[in-house]
Amino acid sequence: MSDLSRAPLTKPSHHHGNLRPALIEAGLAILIEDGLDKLTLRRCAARAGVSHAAPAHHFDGVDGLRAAIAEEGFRIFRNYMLDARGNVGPDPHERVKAICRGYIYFATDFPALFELMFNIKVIYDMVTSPVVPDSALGYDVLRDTCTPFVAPDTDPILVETQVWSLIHGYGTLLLAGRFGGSNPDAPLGPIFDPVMALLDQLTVHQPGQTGA
Amino acid sequence: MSDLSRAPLTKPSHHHGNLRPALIEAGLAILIEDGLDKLTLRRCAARAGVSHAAPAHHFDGVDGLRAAIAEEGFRIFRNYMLDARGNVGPDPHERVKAICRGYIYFATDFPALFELMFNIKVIYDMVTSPVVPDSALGYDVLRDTCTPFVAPDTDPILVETQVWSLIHGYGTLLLAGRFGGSNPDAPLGPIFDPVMALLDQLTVHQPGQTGA
DNA sequence: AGTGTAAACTTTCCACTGTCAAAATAGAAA
DNA sequence: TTTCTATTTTGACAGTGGAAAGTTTACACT
Repeated sequence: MSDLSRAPLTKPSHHHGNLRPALIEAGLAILIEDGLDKLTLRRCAARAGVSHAAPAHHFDGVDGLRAAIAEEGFRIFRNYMLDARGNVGPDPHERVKAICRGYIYFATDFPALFELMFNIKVIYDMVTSPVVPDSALGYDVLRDTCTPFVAPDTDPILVETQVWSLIHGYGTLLLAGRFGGSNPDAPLGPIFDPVMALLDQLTVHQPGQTGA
Repeated sequence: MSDLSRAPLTKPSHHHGNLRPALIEAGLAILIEDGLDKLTLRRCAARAGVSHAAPAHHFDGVDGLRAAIAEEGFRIFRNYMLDARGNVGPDPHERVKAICRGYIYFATDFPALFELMFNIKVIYDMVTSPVVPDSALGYDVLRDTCTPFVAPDTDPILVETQVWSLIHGYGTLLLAGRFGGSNPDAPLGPIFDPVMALLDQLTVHQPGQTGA
């Protein structure tokens, strides 16, 4: 957490000062280095150099800690999709496939974090919470990218769900090892392109967006 | 486990006799009644009326217990798809959508079991194990149902992955509450049909199968 | 019958976990 | 300084998975 500009946003409290982001940072590091099953309140506390009960106070239990880490994960996740989309032209199909690539790059770069984020209980709480905006889930990126394919007088959620389902299911299969072990030469898996070709069937109904 | 015909298959050992299937049964009941986080070696043992170390001995730890329960879950899962497919005609598109319905019916009937089965660690071990056949995962049903759509000179895994990804992603979203709370009138969710319409784009290349 | 062996299961113990209540601490406010 | 409040620590508790050792049972062999 070298972003000092964010520090003043939270009260610069006494003892440790900004323990909350430090704990999230510690949790992310544990996820990346040790895996999901090693993410515990006590290990998180130890890594941040505080007592074992400190994280429970800040996040109201282990579920709260996991939710907070997932929230941070979704920020990274969203940036992965935005970055990938920023590297392609205005063609709507190109843009959809780009966010799919970003999706899978994130999943393979942070498998344990990905698993945490899409744990049914964690994602359920975020999805059904009235205070968590779509942007906190990266869903706004999906929505924007899908608008060209929304047929007149249909709910945008249809196309969005088609795209999201396909890419999320693919990511699950990939992490599950269905396509063999991970290969650095093909981080997206050996059949990403032909599978995503199903999205070529989507029909463009509205002019493509050129925004970032 | 009132199926006495299965008893002779395993050695009718002394103490409890057939404790292994009894423990799996207990685990399934716990999953259904209490949820995934309540599935522990000790609760499972208590429910089966044995000491807490008994399941650890039979399944070589909690991971083994979970794997065994998942395996049983996949049998039920496979039957759900077969049952759904048995209720439609020979049209290939009808058949694909039928197994998708079975897939989602299973997910909503047994959400905790579904979550266990598709836990990355559990499914990874099954998928990469050389001793677990595709039929134990229900994948054979998917393969058979997808064969009419396999284009000449292409790997069947492409179509299979497209279908599986779409339906699994949809199931995840549904359980995550993305489409609102569960509605007994629409157990498949409110947009199942229009989302699955993406599969109408698949082209039939081979004559449809009429087998069950 | 008696013995030995292997397997199933129990008992006991340990390290680790999340949660809770109470105490200590630090900074702000008076 | 004194008081107040939020932060953090300490200590305890029940529950967890796992390992080790002991007990019971079934069975094969003499």
